[in-house]
Amino acid sequence: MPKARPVHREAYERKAQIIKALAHPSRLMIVDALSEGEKCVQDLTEIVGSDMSTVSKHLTVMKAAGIVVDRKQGLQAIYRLRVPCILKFFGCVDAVLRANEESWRAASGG
Amino acid sequence: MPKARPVHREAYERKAQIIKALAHPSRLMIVDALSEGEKCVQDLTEIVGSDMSTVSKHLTVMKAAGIVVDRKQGLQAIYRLRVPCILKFFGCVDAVLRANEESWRAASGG
DNA sequence: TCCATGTTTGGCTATTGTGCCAAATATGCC
DNA sequence: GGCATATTTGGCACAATAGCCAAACATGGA
Repeated sequence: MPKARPVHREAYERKAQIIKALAHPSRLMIVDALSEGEKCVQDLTEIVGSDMSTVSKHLTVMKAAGIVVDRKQGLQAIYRLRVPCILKFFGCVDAVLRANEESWRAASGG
Repeated sequence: MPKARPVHREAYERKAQIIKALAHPSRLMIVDALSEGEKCVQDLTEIVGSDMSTVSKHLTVMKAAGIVVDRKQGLQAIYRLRVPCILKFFGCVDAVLRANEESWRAASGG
């Protein structure tokens, strides 16, 4: 008899989709910038430092994942974070980074 | 004077690296399984349902990112989560999923 | 309507990630 | 040492992603 654990594969796919939408340095920059408040694509383009079309595509990905939403104001598309808890990701990621540094120190130091 | 925002590009790269290591359905399954306690590669292989070599590579990626650690016990490599807060990711991801469903309902229903 | 501005989309190339098989490595037992 | 078991690594085929440029689209103003 196989494992009783149900294979929520679809559920995991959807979750992975969301996490994937965050798994890029430029997109993290964008989230970070948006944590201060909503911004238009131009602002984000300056911050990220890539082509505007590239930034727009990043935003499309994040929007599809449900991480950001946009509204139109005149010519501009203004983006904002959709779910506040996204910011908690950073805290945990930092914790991992700190742990990594410690391990590295421990490994090289003693 | 340019924007005061420093370009912590390297920092973002490192963070993205960690998030990327989670951004895959099989790896999420693994994290989920490990949240119950440490497991060897065989167990995880059964749970994930891929080739053992594939699972091993996933584990290598997560280990390099600092998400899991392994210890050797006889022939087995036993993996466990390294930083507890990883599990909070799921809570937020679920929140995004719920918000997505609501939006979808709102968009189609009214 | 024509033009300027802001954003998105198309298309292409280069890079990276994934998954399987087969082979190599590591450990324990006889 | 030789064999069985558990895991990792190499290598290749395939898919997915990222980035740029150019072109299309949308909006507002003259």
